Amino acid sequence: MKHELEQAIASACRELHDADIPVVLTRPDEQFGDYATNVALQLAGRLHKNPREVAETIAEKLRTELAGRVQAVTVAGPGFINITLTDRALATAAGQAPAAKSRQHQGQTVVAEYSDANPFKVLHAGHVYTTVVGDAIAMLIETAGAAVHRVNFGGDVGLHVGRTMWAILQYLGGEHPEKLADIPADQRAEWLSAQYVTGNNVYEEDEAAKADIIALNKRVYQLHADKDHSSPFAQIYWTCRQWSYEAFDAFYARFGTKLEKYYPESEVADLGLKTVRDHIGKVFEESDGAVVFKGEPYGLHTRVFINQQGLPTYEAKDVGLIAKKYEDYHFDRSVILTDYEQQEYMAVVLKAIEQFWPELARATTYIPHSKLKLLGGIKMSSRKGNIVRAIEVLNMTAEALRAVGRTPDDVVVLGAVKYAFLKHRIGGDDIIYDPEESISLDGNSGPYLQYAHARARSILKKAGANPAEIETLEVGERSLARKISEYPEAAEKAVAELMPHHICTYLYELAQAFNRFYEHNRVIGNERQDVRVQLVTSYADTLKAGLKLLGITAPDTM
RNA sequence: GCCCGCGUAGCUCAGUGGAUUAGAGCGUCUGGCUUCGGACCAGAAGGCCGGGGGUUCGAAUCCCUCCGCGGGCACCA
Repeated sequence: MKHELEQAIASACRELHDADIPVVLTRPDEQFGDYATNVALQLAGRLHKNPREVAETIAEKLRTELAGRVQAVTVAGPGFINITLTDRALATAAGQAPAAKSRQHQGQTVVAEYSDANPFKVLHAGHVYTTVVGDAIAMLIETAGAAVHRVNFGGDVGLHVGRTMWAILQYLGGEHPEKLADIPADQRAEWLSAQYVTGNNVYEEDEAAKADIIALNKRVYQLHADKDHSSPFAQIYWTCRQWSYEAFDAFYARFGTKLEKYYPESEVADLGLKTVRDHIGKVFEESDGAVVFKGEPYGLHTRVFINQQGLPTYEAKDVGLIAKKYEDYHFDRSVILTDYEQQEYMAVVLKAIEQFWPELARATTYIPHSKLKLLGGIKMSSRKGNIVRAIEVLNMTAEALRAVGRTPDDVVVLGAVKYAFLKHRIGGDDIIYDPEESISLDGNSGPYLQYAHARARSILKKAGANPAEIETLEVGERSLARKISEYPEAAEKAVAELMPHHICTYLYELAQAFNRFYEHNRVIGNERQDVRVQLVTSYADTLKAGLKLLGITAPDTM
């Protein structure tokens, strides 16, 4: 319906005023109508005419063109054109709303990289945030018609591995892979995290250990170069790397998502190294024994791609990664999500890549996101021991539910966590997560929407279905139908901007609209039961579809 | 120092060029209803949209400038 209106307005502008202008339809205050446009204000400036007069000519034309579908076309304020649909047209739009799908990515292949957990490191609260947001973005693109491949990039080589390996060797009392068998399967993730923290602290405090760690780091690179899977050192390394990936799989599964591929640094390092070397002199240059890209001409800064020891830094690995992703998927678009600390790092890497692979740089969308802070402003860093682990975020939320006398289950816990993260605009100020607020049963929360859905389903279950053709709507019914009909627009906007929070804002408004309706309009037993059941069905379906886009389950009972 | 991001109600956040009155939630206060699952509804108080200047018929939104907070600025990611 929206599209149809836009076309009618555009052609009216063309025929009456010989002007081609982009038509933007907005949703005005309900008192003004269902749709509004400011084309007359734009045209008036260009034609040096009175905006209200211009608006009146367009409105008159729309009244005849759209007869039967619009109830009123009026001119208001400085020259807005307000359009009110007929009840039947509005009811139809509401009925179609839940099934609406964007086509913005129709037929595309998209690679979405997010979460980026590192093997030999611990999953912290920040990973929960990037996983939830990344998955929501992946789903937005997926529902808009793309084949989405979710991938992860993590460091299985590099200093942090040296640190963890150092602690592992200490624990095992040397290179004794057989002793790994003593660690129970269900404690592996835990144990690995502890080794990471130990190695990390030692690196900061003990010079001798620091030297050992640097040597171990080189050994790990060598082990990849030699494709060594059999030496005792190699056995320990590969086993522990595998344990890390298993831990990630379990974690993502709990969130209802699956990362299709873990790109380890070791698989992209060589390609990155080679690519950077191939462009020395043209794109990169040598400086102090390292290979760098000078960003200053582009308003950026200089970064090292190959260090003095000849090893690739993350910069070079990101170069290899983009090539590998393209080789694997031939993507139309590559979306990369990281926190904003890496924003300028990414800008430099993408600028360097643009110099030799312009089409890959252009096909890349980088999204910097905010960082997560728990209430109280604890800063999370896995470098130190004082991290908040990923699992703790879920435990805290479950605890908050218990505190209000509810038995925590993952549907509600994850609904609460996901919604609390997703309702904020991506990339704004840091996200403050308050577990108590997230499970709050009233207010703008995941569980509130889940409950709203369950309640509507309960009504429908009692009423039974009896499809009706809706001809007219009473005032309360009309408000609800109007809100339901806005869903496709909210989803479209979320897809266009890759901003899931638009869905949250909309769904909450929708639930409020329903509660207002529900307060004064009985469904079961009312003479308009059939019409109202129809509306409640559309409402519940829309709520469910919207929550699904966010990765949140909408249970029928709770 | 240079570059980037952010600054909206006591708190947590939407709104990023349009409509007399800048919106929600939480918290505070007042009233209603006890249901079709009240995890509700109606209302009040609370904002010079960080300060100042400019562009525009119109600015929380765009531009300039200052202040505050956060981040980045070569071999960590």
